[in-house]
Amino acid sequence: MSESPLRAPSRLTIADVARAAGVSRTTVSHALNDRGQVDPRTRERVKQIAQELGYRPNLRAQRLRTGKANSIALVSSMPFSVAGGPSRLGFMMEVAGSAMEAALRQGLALVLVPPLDAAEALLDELDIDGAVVIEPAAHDRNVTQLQRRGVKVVSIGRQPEGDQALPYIDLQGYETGRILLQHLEEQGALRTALLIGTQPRHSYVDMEQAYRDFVGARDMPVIIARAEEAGGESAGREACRALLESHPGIDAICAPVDAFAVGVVKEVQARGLRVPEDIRVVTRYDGLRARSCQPPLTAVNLHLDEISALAIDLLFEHINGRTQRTVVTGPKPGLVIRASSVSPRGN
Amino acid sequence: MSESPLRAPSRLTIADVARAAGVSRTTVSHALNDRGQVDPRTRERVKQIAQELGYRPNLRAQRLRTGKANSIALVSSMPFSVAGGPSRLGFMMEVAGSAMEAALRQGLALVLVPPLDAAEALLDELDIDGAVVIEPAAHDRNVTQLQRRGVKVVSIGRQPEGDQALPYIDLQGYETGRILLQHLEEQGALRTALLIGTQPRHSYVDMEQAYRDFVGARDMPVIIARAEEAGGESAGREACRALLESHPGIDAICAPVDAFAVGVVKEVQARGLRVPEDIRVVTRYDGLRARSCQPPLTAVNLHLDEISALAIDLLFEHINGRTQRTVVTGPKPGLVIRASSVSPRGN
DNA sequence: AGGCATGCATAAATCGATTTTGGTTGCATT
DNA sequence: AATGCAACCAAAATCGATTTATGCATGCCT
Repeated sequence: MSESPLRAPSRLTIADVARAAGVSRTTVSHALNDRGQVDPRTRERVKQIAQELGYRPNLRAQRLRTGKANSIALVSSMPFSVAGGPSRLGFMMEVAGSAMEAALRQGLALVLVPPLDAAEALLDELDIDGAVVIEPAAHDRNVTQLQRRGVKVVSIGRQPEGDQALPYIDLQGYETGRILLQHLEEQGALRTALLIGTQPRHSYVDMEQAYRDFVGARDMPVIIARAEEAGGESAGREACRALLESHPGIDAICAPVDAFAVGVVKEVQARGLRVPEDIRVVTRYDGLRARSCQPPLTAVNLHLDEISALAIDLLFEHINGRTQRTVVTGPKPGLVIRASSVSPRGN
Repeated sequence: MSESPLRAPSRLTIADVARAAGVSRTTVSHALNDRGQVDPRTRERVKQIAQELGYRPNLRAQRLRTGKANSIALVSSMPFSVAGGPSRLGFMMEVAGSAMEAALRQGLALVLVPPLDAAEALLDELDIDGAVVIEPAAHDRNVTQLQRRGVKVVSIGRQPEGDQALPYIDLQGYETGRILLQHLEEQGALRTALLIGTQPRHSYVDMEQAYRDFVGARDMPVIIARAEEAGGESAGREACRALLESHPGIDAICAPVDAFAVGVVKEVQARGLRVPEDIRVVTRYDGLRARSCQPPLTAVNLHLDEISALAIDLLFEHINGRTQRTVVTGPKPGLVIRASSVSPRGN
């Protein structure tokens, strides 16, 4: 209840406390930070007085001296057209939602960096001592730029061919693929096609591997298409058109990029075919896009809340230089079954 | 393409540039910031050299000296149970998505502040010079705390009974209410109930006013219930139960809090009634919750992307002290019709 | 008594910029 | 030639903390 008597915005400096306590600035600093040699009684008295005065250290001064920013950034590397649209950076925002909590628990502020192209210049205007990058492509510009500045970086999802291996949280892309493909098989799919992005992301590599292993073990045909992430829904749609024309027998499409998957559904329906009766469709990220698609898309629960917290913790350890951990594996992905892959009655 | 030759993490100081250019630190500072009296040729040469060396000013030093943080916070005041759950802070995150872009355009970093109760202590560990608060309740702790620190604050949605009026972006709560109620009427509703939260938020005030005006003009009964935001879905459900029991004739419920609306739908269905045939349900925020409800909820497009950008701009003006603008009105809300209020065939 | 730790507190240096103040120079005016 | 006035540049103060180096008692030991 002690009504703080200060009106001026945090005008108090360490000198004021020192004067009030009748000691030097040094002693105040030592007392408050539990450092140096200070008589326990003096220490307590100083703390008391600082408390009463409502003293708060000036963060900017502290940072200049200590060289720490106490803040980290969350960076998306997806092109805007995929990230934007109806879900407006859904993936990143879902991560941000739990990451900000985890960050604040560590005493770190979380700053958001949108996937602007122009962001490059602004990226090193940021006073941060670490960054979490979401699914970086190989040789991601943001990543190298940050690392050159000496900012610690960890990624959610492994970076392919990283110049120097980035510590990362494993998203278990192979397992994710396996789960989706197996589900499609259980729903009766005999010819499943894979539609992935052109950029060198690790989740595609994993997905492709899972796909090849899967169809290889079953003597199914290998049908893989690629589309530009930047093309968003329409790129997915276009790729779907090409797929259906060149491989009429397709009865399922696995499109890990949600924007592509929505495009696929639209194209299928536009051709007078039905989802899921004629073509089953599944995607990876279970976000707004997947859920508000008609029919809603079967997807995977990646447990992004836990993943984000793990990422923050890992980054924190690396910033404080007290870890060699370079891979952290999160919870197993779980299937979220929706109407896009399951026929209304029976299977 | 000029490959930056520096490897050490931004070790260069203004002194290095000064030495290289053969001038004083002062002149370098003046030259780079287009300040003071410097020979245009010197100025250009200094800039050139700084560029070549890859000099970047130390942000912490700059901030200590200038007293500006160049960052702002986005603060949610909703209790976690409403904000969390399946949509995981949907409203806040949607705002964050566009706000971060707008912020970076102004050269501001956007930091996220989760609705932790414990956040109070951490809130003034943040080095920010402004904050956007989302729909603050009257006498919101965060708001007063920030203002006392001298941090500029603007809100998205007006703060009720603000001690000193907060500049805000008008969410047009009255208009939102009118749109929803009119839609329900058009769908044949004769007895619409209103379910709002107990906390003193302006959107409730507006909504209630719109409701009273609406039913008053039509000789419909006034049926208003309130539930604790902190109770989330189950509170909404409980309130719905009470409503249906005390007013059996209800044929529509307007529940602006999406968590409440979902609770309402569940309760209605649990009682063997149908949505929308027996009870029409509408909500305000068109987020994940509204869309993944079964049936999906009719809601309102608040144009949060534009709203957020307006908020950032307004805050920016206030930080730079060059505005008296205290209210900014965004785009008109628009109805998003979904199955929760429209019967499958005919109306 | 001389010598040596030891405990406590302070003065001064430091972080890297910006801003204030002051001092040269060159040129025009009387 | 003396004065004034810009224009240009630099030294030093400043921002508010942390860290280092130093000083001064006091107590203990031989």
